[in-house]
Amino acid sequence: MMPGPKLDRIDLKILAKLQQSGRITNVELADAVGLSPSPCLTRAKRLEKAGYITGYGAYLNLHKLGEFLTIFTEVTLTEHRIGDFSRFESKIRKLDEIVECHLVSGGYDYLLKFMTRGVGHYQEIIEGMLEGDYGIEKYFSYVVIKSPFIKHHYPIQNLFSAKAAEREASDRDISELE
Amino acid sequence: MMPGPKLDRIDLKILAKLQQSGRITNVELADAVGLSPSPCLTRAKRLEKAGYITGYGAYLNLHKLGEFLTIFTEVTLTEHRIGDFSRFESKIRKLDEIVECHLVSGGYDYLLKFMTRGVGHYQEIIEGMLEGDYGIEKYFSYVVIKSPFIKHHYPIQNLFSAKAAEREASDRDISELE
DNA sequence: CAGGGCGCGGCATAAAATGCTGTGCAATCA
DNA sequence: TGATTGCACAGCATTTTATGCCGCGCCCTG
Repeated sequence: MMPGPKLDRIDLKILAKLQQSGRITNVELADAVGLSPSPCLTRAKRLEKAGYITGYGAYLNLHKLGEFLTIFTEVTLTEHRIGDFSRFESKIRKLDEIVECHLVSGGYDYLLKFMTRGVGHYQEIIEGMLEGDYGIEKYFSYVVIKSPFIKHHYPIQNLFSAKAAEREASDRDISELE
Repeated sequence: MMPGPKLDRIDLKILAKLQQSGRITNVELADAVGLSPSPCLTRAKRLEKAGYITGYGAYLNLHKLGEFLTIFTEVTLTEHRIGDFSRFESKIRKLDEIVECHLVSGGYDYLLKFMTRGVGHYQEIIEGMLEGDYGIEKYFSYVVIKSPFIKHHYPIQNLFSAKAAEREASDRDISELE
């Protein structure tokens, strides 16, 4: 999980490209980053093995599959001992409808993201959680009316510029990056 | 955006498989869903064209690329006329570091997800937003300490069972689904 | 029961993935 | 400063995959 220092500019371009075009052909990827297919594939495989790429996926338009309701839920635990957090986490991990779990600092403990078929479905899950031994003191739900955008591409180009600023002197052809 | 009624069980299996293995080979995909490669590819292409699949991407381990700080921000607008929402949305859409935007019902208006290099970086962006004409009355930030899990696979298998319940009578070989 | 349409599997061709080899550049050391 | 070593690249050959075409069987309809 250490920040790996072994990535050069080409590696970052590969990651950025794959992030937004996961099913791109290696030939096209090689062309996009300015390499021939062979070393490009070698690098991509190395990035996968080294854990920089954790997987690939298709983005689905869930609303075409049926009614979907996204809900964010703030959760406060009753107790805050070491085991209380891990117990809560391992329990909710098993619930398919909870697709994100974040431990936050602030007015509550966890922020959860639910993907459900509707409020009834959500209510069923919540009731199961309250009856189960999750250690929940209270919760608050925010129903998503609409999601104007969800970007699947994280801004790693901002890492470029950050790193670039650090080693500005030794590296002068930044401009080709983007 | 209408829920499309033209999907059979095989289509759903293709979607589910691609969702969790976006770079799978068509040959493997065909084998996984029980088709030969030709019709499998035809279906996959059709699902893409019909908009059920909106894209493909690689999932990156951002923490190996450098320090990243995720922050959820609750935003309340000063005014709530029709144009105020769209103006806010179009402005924040241009900020790379805001990767999700949700309009919610409840105590505030928007829930935003930031991916930043740190609190300083976040503060810069927030200050830019407050100085710009975004129409923000107030905001509250929740710094993510850790994210125990983020699932990239949405529970479309729950759609299976939902749909299955609806048309239980006319469709008896549900068991092969999973 | 006959006709028509749709979707399947199989086959052939084009494209891509993948492994191997030789070469050039750069850093290292004498 | 010049020789050596190592690394990463491009090019090529082979295997695998993608993709379009064709004929067959099933189901729906008349």
